[in-house]
Amino acid sequence: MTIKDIAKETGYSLGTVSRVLNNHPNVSEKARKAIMEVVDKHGFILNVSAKNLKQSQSENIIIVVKGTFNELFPVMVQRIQMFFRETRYTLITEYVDEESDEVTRAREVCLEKRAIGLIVLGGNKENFVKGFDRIHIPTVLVTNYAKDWGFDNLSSVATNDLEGAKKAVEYLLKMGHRSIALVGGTTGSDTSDERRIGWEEAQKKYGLKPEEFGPEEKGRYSFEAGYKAMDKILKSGKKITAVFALADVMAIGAVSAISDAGLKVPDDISVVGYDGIPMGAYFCPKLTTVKQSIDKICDRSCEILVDCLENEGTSRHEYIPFDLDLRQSVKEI
Amino acid sequence: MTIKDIAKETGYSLGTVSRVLNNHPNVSEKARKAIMEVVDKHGFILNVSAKNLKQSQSENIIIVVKGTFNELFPVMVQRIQMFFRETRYTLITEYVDEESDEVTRAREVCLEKRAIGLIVLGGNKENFVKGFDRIHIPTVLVTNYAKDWGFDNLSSVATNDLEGAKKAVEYLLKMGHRSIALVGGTTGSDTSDERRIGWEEAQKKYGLKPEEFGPEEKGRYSFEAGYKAMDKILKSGKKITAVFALADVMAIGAVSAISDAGLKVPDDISVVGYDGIPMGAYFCPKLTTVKQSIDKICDRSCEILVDCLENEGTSRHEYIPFDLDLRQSVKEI
DNA sequence: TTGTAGGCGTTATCAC
DNA sequence: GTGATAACGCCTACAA
Repeated sequence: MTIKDIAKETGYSLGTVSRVLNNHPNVSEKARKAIMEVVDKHGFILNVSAKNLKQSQSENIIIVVKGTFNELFPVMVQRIQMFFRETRYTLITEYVDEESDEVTRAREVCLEKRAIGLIVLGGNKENFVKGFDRIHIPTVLVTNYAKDWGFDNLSSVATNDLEGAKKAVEYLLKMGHRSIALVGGTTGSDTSDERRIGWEEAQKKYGLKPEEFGPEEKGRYSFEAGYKAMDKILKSGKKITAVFALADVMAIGAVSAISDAGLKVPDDISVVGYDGIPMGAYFCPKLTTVKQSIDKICDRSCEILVDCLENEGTSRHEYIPFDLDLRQSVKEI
Repeated sequence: MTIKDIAKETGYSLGTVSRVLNNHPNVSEKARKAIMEVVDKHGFILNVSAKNLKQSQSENIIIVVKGTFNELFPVMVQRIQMFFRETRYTLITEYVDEESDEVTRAREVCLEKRAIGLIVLGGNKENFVKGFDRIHIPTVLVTNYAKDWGFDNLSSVATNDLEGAKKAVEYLLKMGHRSIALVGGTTGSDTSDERRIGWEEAQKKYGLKPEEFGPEEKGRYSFEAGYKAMDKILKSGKKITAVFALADVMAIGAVSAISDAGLKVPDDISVVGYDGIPMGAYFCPKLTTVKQSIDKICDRSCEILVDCLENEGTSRHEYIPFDLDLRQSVKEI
């Protein structure tokens, strides 16, 4: 079943059928009705391949997800998919490893799928600076702030990670803590770098000197890494009263390690996380955390992309507000 | 850049270039080399639209996800995407609401995208029986067992939910519990029906009569619903010593409610979950649960689909083994 | 307002 | 082993 068949059946020509199907003007109401009737009757669907071929472009949007360990990403991908559900765009997801160059891969996939838009989850500046000048379609970087990276087809939507972390650590300081361990972060991740700086700045602001900062233990964002990092700190014998974890999943892992060591949260050690995953509110103790508005971040990202695609909107860079969610895992001392 | 350009530049004809690009026989090694060289030099990529148009079929595989509340699904979708990453197939994800007819929607999307394969996460029998006879491409239903549904283009991969639940509840009974509440389940979900039956059968096996079964409280698979359901049971005043939650997220919600009620797990109430989400191992107390092999379920599903697609494999129905993961949330009484 | 025809990039069927 | 050539289904000038 092709538009030719529809044409034959309605008595109209190919051109008219095509115009109707694409909502073009200059079609009589009568023709439109007659044609749509037959289209509906047969459940006819346009052949996208033929259309794309003719127009030499697709309606594909690529989502590149960097790193499969971040537990937030699957939910974000889902949210983005939901956003585009009723649109004419087709979303194609591509996962790249933590260590690979997401920009180079993104370019390949965009070329291959002849994409018209790109969304990147979890990219880092280095790769963008190196290779993004070869990507020319509207792009939104989610979870990073790319204002100063110098690309005018690149937008970004993120939480202000530095401020979020700073606020969290300031809260711990306000509650009397002066030995605040840092758990988490991988080299090459801008996000964790920012959060780490927030941790530093808060301590400085409260008059601590770098040598007085709490111990640090790196790790990727996972329960297991949080557990291990905390375990290491505990076994090091360094005295701490609080922990700032760069992700909720790490915070939960850390609490688990503290608990296994026979200590209690928040009585012996206070813990603050980052992200605001739903689970945190049901954890025991309920996790105090920096809550990112994941849904809003995703929605804004999509809105901006659509605007760039359809209204020739210019690229934008936005911070989405966060909340410090005070719950039960911090004690005043 | 089209194959025409490649032809011109190499001096060979369109046909030869096409043959090289598609690994067809009857091409001299010399021609193959010369052509590939130019292809690589320009980073030429075949126009999939043209190819699909000509062959009047795509290489699209649709994943239909039913219900956006199941926290397992995003991870499963990701796993499936990873499986197909380096293949020629393009995955397209479609989310449908809990209440809608996933089969009808699946059919629409398959038609629209001219898909050659279909994967359904979380469908239920009723809709399949009603509408699946209109879908003719190889399909794999994940998380349900569809052997007796009578479709020969439908495969399925699942955990034996009845047995899993039964084993979990038997364990509670073995530990001395005789009043075991059931938390969770939505009407119309085959999966939760099966798990519920397992709960019943185990109790029967231990000589309990239906009127002696613990209280039940329905709810969808979420932290919040688990919390609310547990809260309701607690407030009902019914005496229970254990809870079987139909999903780990509900179990965690339930523990949270128990904890908020001033009770302790497992000292006052024992809890068993279902699923084996990573989080369970880091929860306090560590959650005893029926661990499904999510990764294996996904991988087998993909393997079966590929086999049906490429080797004309026949449809199959498989149960993937589960494990009862004994941790800390159950006490012997 | 409607019809006609050319071409988008590829594959497949011939003939050579 | 290779080269022409005719589709595949659609869109879009352009003509009527």
